[in-house]
Amino acid sequence: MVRTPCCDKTGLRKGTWTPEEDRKLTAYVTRYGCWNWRQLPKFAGLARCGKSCRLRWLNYLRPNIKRGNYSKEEEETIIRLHESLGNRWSAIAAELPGRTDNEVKNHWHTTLKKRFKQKSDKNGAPEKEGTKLNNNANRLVISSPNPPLILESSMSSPQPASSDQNSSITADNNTVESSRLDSVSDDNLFEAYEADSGSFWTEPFFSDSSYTWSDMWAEFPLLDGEILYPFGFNYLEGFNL
DNA sequence: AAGCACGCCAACCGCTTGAGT
DNA sequence: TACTCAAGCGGTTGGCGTGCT
Repeated sequence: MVRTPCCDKTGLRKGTWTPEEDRKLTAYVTRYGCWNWRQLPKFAGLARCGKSCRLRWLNYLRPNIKRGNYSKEEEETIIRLHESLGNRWSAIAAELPGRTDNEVKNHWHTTLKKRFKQKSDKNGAPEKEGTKLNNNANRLVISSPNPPLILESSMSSPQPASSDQNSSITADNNTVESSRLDSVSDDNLFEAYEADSGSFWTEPFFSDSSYTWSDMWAEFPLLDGEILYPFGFNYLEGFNL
């Protein structure tokens, strides 16, 4: 929606995403993960900045995104967590499977805030507004009966439930740490992946084992001229491919 | 039917954080 | 230690949809 669809000075598109752009991004991220958001649009054939791609994926295209009306339980959870955490929307969203921080934030500002304010006014309690009152909440560790569906952590080893623990190759629940990518030289890149990541090449991004490579390729057929090499041509040239 | 006002929410912007060098 | 860069996060913007007059 929103921003006027235009190009900025560098020729990158801004504003509303087209279905074609969505399709390209979904196809690329589903196949290769978000190994580097800055570089990703180049290889996915998108005239967007990485930041825009990331946002679009996380807030809209990602699998398991729950859209539509909020249940009473969800709203109560948001209100309760907002009281304790303040405006830490990502932390709040982590408690609501399928909901994004952006969506939770929007819902708060458009609906719940007013409702909460009315309630507070009735009770004579002042409204608590956000981070200023809850800066120390940054240190809180949330234990959740409903861990977030999207954890950007290693697929093999549990990580703290923080979305910014590392920059990672991400596709839904399964990720490969970019630190691992970085530590691997060109020479042994592929062996390293086969050895270290186990099933990376054969079942890289599927949290649901019933969803296979062939399912995905059927769903996202390769486009004419679409570039989908996750490590770019330099890597491939290095291998004399 | 037309114009207006307002709410919703996708997307942008800028700041912060953390990792690497 | 200082610097750079990528990614994450929260605040804000503004077009679209809808209800009201």
